Amino acid sequence: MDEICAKSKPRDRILDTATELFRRHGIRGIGVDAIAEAAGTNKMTLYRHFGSKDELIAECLRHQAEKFDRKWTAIEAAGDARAQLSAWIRLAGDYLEREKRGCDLANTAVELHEDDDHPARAVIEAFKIAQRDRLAVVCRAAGADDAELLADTLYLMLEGARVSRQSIGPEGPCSRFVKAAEAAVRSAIGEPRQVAAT
Amino acid sequence: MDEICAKSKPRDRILDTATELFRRHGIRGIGVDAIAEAAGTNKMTLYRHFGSKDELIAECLRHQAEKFDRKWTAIEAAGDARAQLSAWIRLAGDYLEREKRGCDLANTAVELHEDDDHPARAVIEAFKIAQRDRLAVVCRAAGADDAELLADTLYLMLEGARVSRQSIGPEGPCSRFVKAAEAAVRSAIGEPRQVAAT
DNA sequence: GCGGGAAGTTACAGACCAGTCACACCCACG
DNA sequence: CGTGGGTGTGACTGGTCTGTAACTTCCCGC
Repeated sequence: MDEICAKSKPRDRILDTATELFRRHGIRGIGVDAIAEAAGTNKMTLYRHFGSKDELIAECLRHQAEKFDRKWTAIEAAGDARAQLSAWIRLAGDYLEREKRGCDLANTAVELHEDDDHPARAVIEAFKIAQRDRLAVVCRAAGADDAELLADTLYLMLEGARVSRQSIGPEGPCSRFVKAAEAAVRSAIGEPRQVAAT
Repeated sequence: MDEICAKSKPRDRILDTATELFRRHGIRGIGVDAIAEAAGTNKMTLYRHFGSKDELIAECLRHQAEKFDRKWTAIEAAGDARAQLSAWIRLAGDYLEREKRGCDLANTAVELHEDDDHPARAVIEAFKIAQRDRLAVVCRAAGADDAELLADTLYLMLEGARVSRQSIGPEGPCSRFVKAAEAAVRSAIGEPRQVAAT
């Protein structure tokens, strides 16, 4: 963990290292000095690239949001809208099995508490709204009776699964997310024409 | 907010004040000194009653868990199992409208991050498992085709709604929780014999 | 009224933190 | 060669935090 990639530029190393350490220790649980050192650089360079710790946090989340956005290309390649819904569920399930911590953006929103002016706030809100709306578009295209309702249901279940993994652990309800989400889709639309999940 | 109740004993005032301040600022966002002062007492008295800040946090959550447990008596008074499910949803919806912050126990789990030895961990895990299992019992009694699946679905949706309120705000998907949860119950069981919700 | 335990007061230790400054360095490009 | 921009270094300010110690004061039951 000393250096994510020795040859990359300091700015990129700081961004990657900070993302990793914020995830592990929380934005209040790690200091800028420790981030800079872990990134194989120093505090001054960090402050020259990002004006403050809060700006660094916001930039990390922007980076994460873009990474999530790119996953939609894989979903859109899954076939028709009904298959895309199954692909979305499968990808979310994979994420739940892989990542011990939940969504960095949601976790940061929790850690921010009453701090409404934090630069990360706008990033989180915009990203979360976009994710839900993108899901709603697929639900509509898949012919759900009430696409908005199905999108809300799936969105809430995923958010819940990610936070539940942190309170109960991986054996709890979050391990049944895929099954529950598929059931919700089936009851709103019906079976997919060609089975997408194994 | 200076003193929650001037005449109560210091221990109770500290507990109530700490619960309130932890909710507002997060467990890392408020110091024991500020808690003691807001409770109309001092740090020494706080440390004499609770051995450490971590123990105080755990005790606050234990307190909160008992408060939630007591709400089940109202749910059980709502009638048969199907009516109890609607009562559970209505109560959760009220909670979402009333409380700006989500569940203190889940939020603390997020704030704890990799700290697996924290005394609050056991409290959170036991409480969350108990809540889900209690919900599953009602789902089974209400005659759900797959009671475990319905319990997971409702539990995940509520957890998601509470965390979503903190990232998107009260206008987002969390405002449609009641509608989505009722739809999930209807699709798993059917209409209640006597309408419980207005 | 008086004794004892609970509560308040003040000060302190030791650690951590965000952010700034002055200065030295290094390397690529002209 | 040399110069300038990006980078490294260490020290520093001023603040916050948990937890402890020694001492005083208050109040309730007897």
